[in-house]
Amino acid sequence: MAMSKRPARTQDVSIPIDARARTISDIARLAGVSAGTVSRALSGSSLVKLRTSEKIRMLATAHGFSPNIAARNLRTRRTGAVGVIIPLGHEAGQHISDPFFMALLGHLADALTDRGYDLLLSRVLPSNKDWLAQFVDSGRVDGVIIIGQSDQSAVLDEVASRYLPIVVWGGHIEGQVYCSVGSDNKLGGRLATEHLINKGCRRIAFFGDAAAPEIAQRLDGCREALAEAGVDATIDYLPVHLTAENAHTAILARLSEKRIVPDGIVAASDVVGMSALRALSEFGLSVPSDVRVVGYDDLSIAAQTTPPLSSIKQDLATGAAHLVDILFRRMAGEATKSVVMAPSLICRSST
Amino acid sequence: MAMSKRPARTQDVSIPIDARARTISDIARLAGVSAGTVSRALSGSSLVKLRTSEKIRMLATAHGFSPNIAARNLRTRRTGAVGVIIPLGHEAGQHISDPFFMALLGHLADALTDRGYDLLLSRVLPSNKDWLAQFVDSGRVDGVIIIGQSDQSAVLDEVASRYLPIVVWGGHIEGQVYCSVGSDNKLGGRLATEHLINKGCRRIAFFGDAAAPEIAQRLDGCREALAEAGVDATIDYLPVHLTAENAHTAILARLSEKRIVPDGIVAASDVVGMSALRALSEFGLSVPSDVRVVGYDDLSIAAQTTPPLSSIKQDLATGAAHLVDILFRRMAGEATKSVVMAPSLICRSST
DNA sequence: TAAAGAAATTAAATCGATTGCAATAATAAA
DNA sequence: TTTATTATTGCAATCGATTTAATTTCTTTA
Repeated sequence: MAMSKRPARTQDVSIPIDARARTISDIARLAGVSAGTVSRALSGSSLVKLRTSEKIRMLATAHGFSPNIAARNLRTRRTGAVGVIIPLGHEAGQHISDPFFMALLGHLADALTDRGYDLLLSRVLPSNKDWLAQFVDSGRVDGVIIIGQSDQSAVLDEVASRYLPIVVWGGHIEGQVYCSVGSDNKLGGRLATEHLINKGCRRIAFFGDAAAPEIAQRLDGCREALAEAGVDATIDYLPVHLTAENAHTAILARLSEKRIVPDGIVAASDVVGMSALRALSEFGLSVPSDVRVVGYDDLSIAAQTTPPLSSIKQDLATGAAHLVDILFRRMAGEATKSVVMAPSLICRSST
Repeated sequence: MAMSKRPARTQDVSIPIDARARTISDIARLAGVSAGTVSRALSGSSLVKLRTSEKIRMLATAHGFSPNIAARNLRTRRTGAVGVIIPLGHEAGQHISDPFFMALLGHLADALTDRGYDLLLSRVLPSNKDWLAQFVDSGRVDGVIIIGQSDQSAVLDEVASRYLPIVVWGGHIEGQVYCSVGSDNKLGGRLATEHLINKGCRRIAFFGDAAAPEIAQRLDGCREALAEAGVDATIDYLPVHLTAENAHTAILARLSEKRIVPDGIVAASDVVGMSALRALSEFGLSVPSDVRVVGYDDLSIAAQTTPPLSSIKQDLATGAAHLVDILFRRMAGEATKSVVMAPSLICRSST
């Protein structure tokens, strides 16, 4: 089509057309300038004369114009979005709505929104080895946050070795290549156990599935604490899944089957701890007089159980802040080190 | 840098170059065909000869190629992403990590992933009237799901009148323009109340903030049930926020202040119900012998409290399925009607 | 064997915003 | 008034995949 040089008809400026202006050229036409100038004006470039820029901005808001993101992304080679991935490797049953994931996700959403970034949520069942590479290479996001290494640390290492902007929530594993943020799970397990020992517990049980590396580390800490305490204490490890329903059934079964009931329980998560409280109550045992229970994570539900649940607190708010901060530093090309936060014991009535 | 036209060295085909193929033209060059053919081959078009197509696909996987999404989005004028927005209008304190939001979000993530769509999560504090229009017009997503109308139904109506692919989770409000999916909150309130009345409760309390339309409808149902039952029963409305901490404090305060303690409690959510259980226990009242408590939503935590909490179940899985189904129908241009699901009573030991 | 038709492929336009470079307008200095 | 500078603006290339229309290649049939 011709019309290379449009005659500047006055009504274009004075009478707003019915349809909203869709492209930057629409606005350019209305303002009687070129598309480039509009682009610069809307991005606040100082190259544009103030009066021109004001006129353009007025037209833009008047016509409810907002630039096409896909076009901008293509040209600028960035997306303004960060991917948050929850790999459900070892435990397909664990649903995305697990309270811990969700709490962390909430904080991440807040932190990313504050920086003007979108959050692309993706739940992955890692079937092939390529799930992460594919996601990263599709160019949908500027960076990736992975919640929980699950059993995928090999995949994480491989991708992290060539793709910088990636951060993982999880415990620090010996020799990992990728950058992680998490709390010291071994210390957490130790804190819980020492607390129980101090309260006089001698038959301690650990409820949680050590297939996940974080949980395994907590169990380790548990055992270390027992060994160091030097008291005549034993540990009983029951691998229960992290869903409330599973945990409850498994715990009830264990209570009925064992002749010796534990007098202290370290739960691998608050959800498990809550299930334990319920199972104990159904079994006719009272907390904390018969059995003491410590949860893990200190989610908001921990304070609302009856009795309120003592728990090992991981500070998810600062954790999320770290994740986002590190991710942005990596997106800027900086190499960063992993962060290990110290968990702390929150003591409530369950111990 | 120069290197505008790379000479077609033979090893390009046989020996995979170190760097991964970045663009569709890279693959085209390797395969000795044009970019268009590669595009068609990778999208499974029947226009391409089988042998060519196989060769191209092999090269693509061998070089870990995945097409640039931004470019595709620009050309096809669709994004492959759906926006999920949580407007926090009436209750700035209510964090995104509210278990109900998160549970629904989890189901949505599953349903959208199944359809090959991304989920763009956005948390909005509606300060100006334009928050939704801006989001919709930015072209980041093909459709929008809003979780909870909050106090923004005017905004929703306005945008929905010109932008088809939008669905809202929430109760049906008289005269609304937008399409919504939700459960019958009035019926839910009624079910809870009738249940309590049947159990012999006469002094019933409703805990929850009726500023949110959903909650107001539940309270309405509550009152209707009382009126219809014709028994000499009263209701006591305590507006508590939906966060556990707030609810717990407010409920404790109310229990101490009133001379007459309720014998039945309808909680506006499971979180509030849980807080009520704790407050009652701290106050020395036992559930259900002194007071009966019904929660709302029937989240997974409801089954794990002590005692397990009776609750009004909203089926979030089918709710999410409806939301996504309707959204896709609307994205295809179809006009759809709102869905109102029937809630049901799940009876546990708390009543 | 040639012509007609179908199948496979290519070339080039397109999506809409950004940006380096060139061109022009505005201003200051000579 | 002319030239040198600087402040604005326009032009056109670019990002990478998709897709229409045109072209080439291969079959089939007369």
